[in-house]
Amino acid sequence: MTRYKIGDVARLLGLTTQALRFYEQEGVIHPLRSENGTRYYTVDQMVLLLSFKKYRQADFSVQDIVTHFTNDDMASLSARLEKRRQALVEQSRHLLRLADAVARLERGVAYAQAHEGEILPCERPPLTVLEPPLDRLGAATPRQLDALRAYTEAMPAVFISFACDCALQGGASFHMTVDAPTARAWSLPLEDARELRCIPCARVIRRFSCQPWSSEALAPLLDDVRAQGFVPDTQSPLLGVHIASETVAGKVYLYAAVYVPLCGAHSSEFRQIPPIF
Amino acid sequence: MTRYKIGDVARLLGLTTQALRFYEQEGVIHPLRSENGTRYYTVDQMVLLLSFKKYRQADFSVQDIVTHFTNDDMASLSARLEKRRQALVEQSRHLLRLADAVARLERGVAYAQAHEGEILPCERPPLTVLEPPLDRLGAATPRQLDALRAYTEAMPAVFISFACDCALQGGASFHMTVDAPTARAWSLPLEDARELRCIPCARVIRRFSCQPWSSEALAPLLDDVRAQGFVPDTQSPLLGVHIASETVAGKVYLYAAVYVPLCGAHSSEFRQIPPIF
DNA sequence: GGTACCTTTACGCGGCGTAACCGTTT
DNA sequence: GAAACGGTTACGCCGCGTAAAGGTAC
Repeated sequence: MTRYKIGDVARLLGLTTQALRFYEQEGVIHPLRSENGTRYYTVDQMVLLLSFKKYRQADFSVQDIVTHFTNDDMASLSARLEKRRQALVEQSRHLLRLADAVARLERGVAYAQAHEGEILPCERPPLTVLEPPLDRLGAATPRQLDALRAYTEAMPAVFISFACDCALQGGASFHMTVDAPTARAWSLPLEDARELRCIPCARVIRRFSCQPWSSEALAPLLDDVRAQGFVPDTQSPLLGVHIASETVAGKVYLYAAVYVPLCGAHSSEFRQIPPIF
Repeated sequence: MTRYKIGDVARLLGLTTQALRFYEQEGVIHPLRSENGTRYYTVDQMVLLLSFKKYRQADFSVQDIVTHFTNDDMASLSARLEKRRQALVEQSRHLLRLADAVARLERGVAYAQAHEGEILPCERPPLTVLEPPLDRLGAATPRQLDALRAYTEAMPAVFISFACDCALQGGASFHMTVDAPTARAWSLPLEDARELRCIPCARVIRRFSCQPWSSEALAPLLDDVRAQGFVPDTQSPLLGVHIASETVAGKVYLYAAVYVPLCGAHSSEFRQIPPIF
């Protein structure tokens, strides 16, 4: 009967000797020992190890496979396999979604960099603002908290918006915001969310080194809007939408689209614009 | 300036307090501390954490993200993003391949169980047998070892075959075998492999409780073949191909297709059969 | 006598979760 | 005074990789 030493088995099956010893410790195999302790594997055990390796490569845990191997319920085998296959497919889909999210981030950064400083008269696109604002979390209902959590789970859809008075008398509030298609795609629970009307605005794309809702950041922005001949409506809240955030040398930079509501002076120029993403 | 305590941040961003403390330890954020040590996070830091979380959800290591964040090379940002996106896509593809492999395993098990005991006259499909047999590994060239390694790496393609004289005078040898389409798909290095001719055979699907190349296992199998009126060709080697191996209650069972070469008595019945997988 | 194996024990990694124990605020 | 927060330190998990230190076979 041909016997194999651990190194031969390792080389042949594409494992390592440490892994093989670990598998023994975990109860996968029990190779015979010679008098001086050397492990000897039979061909049967190599077949078992190959089968084991298949499952391991499919990312089953060692213990799962061991219980699967020692379980004598042959009938449930195909059910377990099918379950595992579906889990793999689901994981794969998840990664693809993440890749999409990164692509979205790329597009956002590229768009923001290409359009930085642009001031564009347009209709503000329909946006959903989640309640409560981030600085009043204590007043949130459980349902609202669920929505916020679901939102932050939905990675590709994370936008942070800030809303404040143009005149800044009321101070800024800090909301999570989502556009309607994204909300549908991720089936967010938005019962308590607030829909914002589409109103004529000047959209300003700008990079902020954080705190874009501070008066220091917004006052020159409003000046720029006025310099283009627009008249900001200081009664309606100003809304900033997070496009992408980047961290460079430890400092966070926000690319944001700031929608400055206008008094309808230039209403002829207002038009719908395609969404940024 | 609104400040958030660690619990608020955790609930809002869908993280845990432990994770946040861990991130601080790893240098992701440095929240301010009150006199008694309580961490206070700013909105800036929450934005940073959201950005961080995006990458983390995309399965980048914490340290990778930290170095990415502290790097001040803004220009290479989109290149890095694109690289990560491609890595995600590649991972996703890998998982899909694994899912395919599991599906293949399922099909193999189902096929073997459905056809167990079947004896079918057919042409043996073209198979490639890797050298050396597993019991003569010591004589392998480095190139042959590479091929064997590559083979065991290619999870969906793992078949183990055994070849022996029908009369069992020469004893069994134990080979790795692969079909041509799989070898091409996985671009296995098969320069030293041996191609087997397609010859008329009786294919027997059977479950073995290991050691299918032993005379105890093969003698009744040959009897069954003879009982069907076929005449085994004891000059050509008998070939068994591993379909699936299952381990039940700690004992390994092999589903194998055994190709018993025949003396061309029933040549009119020989036909090509589709591959099992 | 070198070297190529084999053995054992012990520790490290990453990304937190969990537990224990204590202090502060409401 | 109890509950709900906050803090720290320390250990566990998984699947091995990586020493270190020693024994054995060719």
